[in-house]
Amino acid sequence: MENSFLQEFKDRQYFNQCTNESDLERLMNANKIRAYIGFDCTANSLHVGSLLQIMCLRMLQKYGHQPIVLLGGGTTRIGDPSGKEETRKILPEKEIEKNIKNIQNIFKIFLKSKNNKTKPIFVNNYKWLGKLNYIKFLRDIGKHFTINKMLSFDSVKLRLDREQSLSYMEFNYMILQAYDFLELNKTKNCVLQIGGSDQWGNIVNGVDLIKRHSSKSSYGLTTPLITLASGAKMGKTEKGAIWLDKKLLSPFDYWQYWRNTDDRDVLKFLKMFTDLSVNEINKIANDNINSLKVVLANEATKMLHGANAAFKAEQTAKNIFEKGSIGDELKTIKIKKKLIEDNINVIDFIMNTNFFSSKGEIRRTIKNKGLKINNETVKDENLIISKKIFNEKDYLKISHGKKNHIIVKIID
RNA sequence: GGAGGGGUACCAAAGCGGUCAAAUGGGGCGGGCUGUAAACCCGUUGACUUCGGUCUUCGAAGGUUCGAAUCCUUCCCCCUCCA
Repeated sequence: MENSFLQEFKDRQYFNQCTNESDLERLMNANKIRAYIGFDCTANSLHVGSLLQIMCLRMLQKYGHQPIVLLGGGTTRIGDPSGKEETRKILPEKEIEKNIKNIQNIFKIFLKSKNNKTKPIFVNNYKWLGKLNYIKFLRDIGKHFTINKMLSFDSVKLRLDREQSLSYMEFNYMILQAYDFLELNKTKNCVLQIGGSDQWGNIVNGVDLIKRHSSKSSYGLTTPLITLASGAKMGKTEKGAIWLDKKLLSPFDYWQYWRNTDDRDVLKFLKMFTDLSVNEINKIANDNINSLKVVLANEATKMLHGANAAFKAEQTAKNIFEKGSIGDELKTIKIKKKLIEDNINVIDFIMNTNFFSSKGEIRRTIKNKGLKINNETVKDENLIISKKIFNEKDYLKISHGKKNHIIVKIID
């Protein structure tokens, strides 16, 4: 079994770089520490792209360390240029505050809060960044940064090399993030910052600043950027981001996302995104790939939406893909009885369900044999929908391709 | 501030007075093969339609013309070079 944080961190392929691995290893074995990860609050929720970071926080708890979750109310007002080709839109302050509240709820699902020694500490850097005094800041903090060095960081260099503009505001981002680390080091005794590999520069700056300003040691640790076997970045699909919020993405769709993982990514994701131990995973590594995908989907969904939701999602998937019947986790649309009594045409009927965005799209789908009603391919776009097609419970299933289904229910 | 180049559909990129709802590639969607995978092959990709057409779209607003993505004017934005 894994016996140290860093060992498991590596076993699960979370490890990318560390500022001083041996010292950090020693420190974390001897003491319980506090470590932080900063999250951007530009969206109303987090998506799968942040999941690895969340898993890191969970692992800190597992080894008795205490995670600090920094919700960047201050830095989000600036916009991190790392890994971005263009200046981001700056959000209105009210929206940022709203985002922070929503995002905080996600952490409350993933992180345990019973144990006082390991429960997450939430901080918002606007609290200290918002009241900085410019002159004082330049004198205390700014003197530790040289422009020469700042220009050498990738986040800056890439922009300059490509001759894309980088505003002075964004240029300051790295100093602010370094200052965050210093602040947390001073007030919360936080000695480690974890982040994605694109944060390396920002993290190193923080470690340096703490050294220069307070003559104390601190550490930085980064995780690799996860790219899918297909080459795409994780977390966003064509249909939209894989949100960690059931209001934005249903547990069934979340389950499906994992179930549809590329073969080549399955073992990696089991290690990264489930609570199964590395040993357990190695034992089942040669099992049928599709059953592994189900394990992955179940474990991942359980963690976010609970065991019951994971179970239901699996049942629904079985019903749809193996039995071809209706699953109760499918999205249900209610439709007025009157509509059916008027001998409505398929196309108009489906338009009423908002399942498609235009009649042309429905026609095209019919033409391409992609539309099914109760598992029967619709061949004629003039088909009339009548009550007979509904089952005894007044349900009807509409399918768009193999993976998109909705239930239509008649109401009075 | 001066001199050039450019803004075309989800993205990239052709078109440069009518045959342009706009080539091509990527992406998306659907079908086939399979395993709810990948790869591959095929179809499709503005809206509405009584399937004859009609309407909206090529940075924005005006104008010329029977007719404009294409020509002219003004404005906005981006890029390159110079100061």
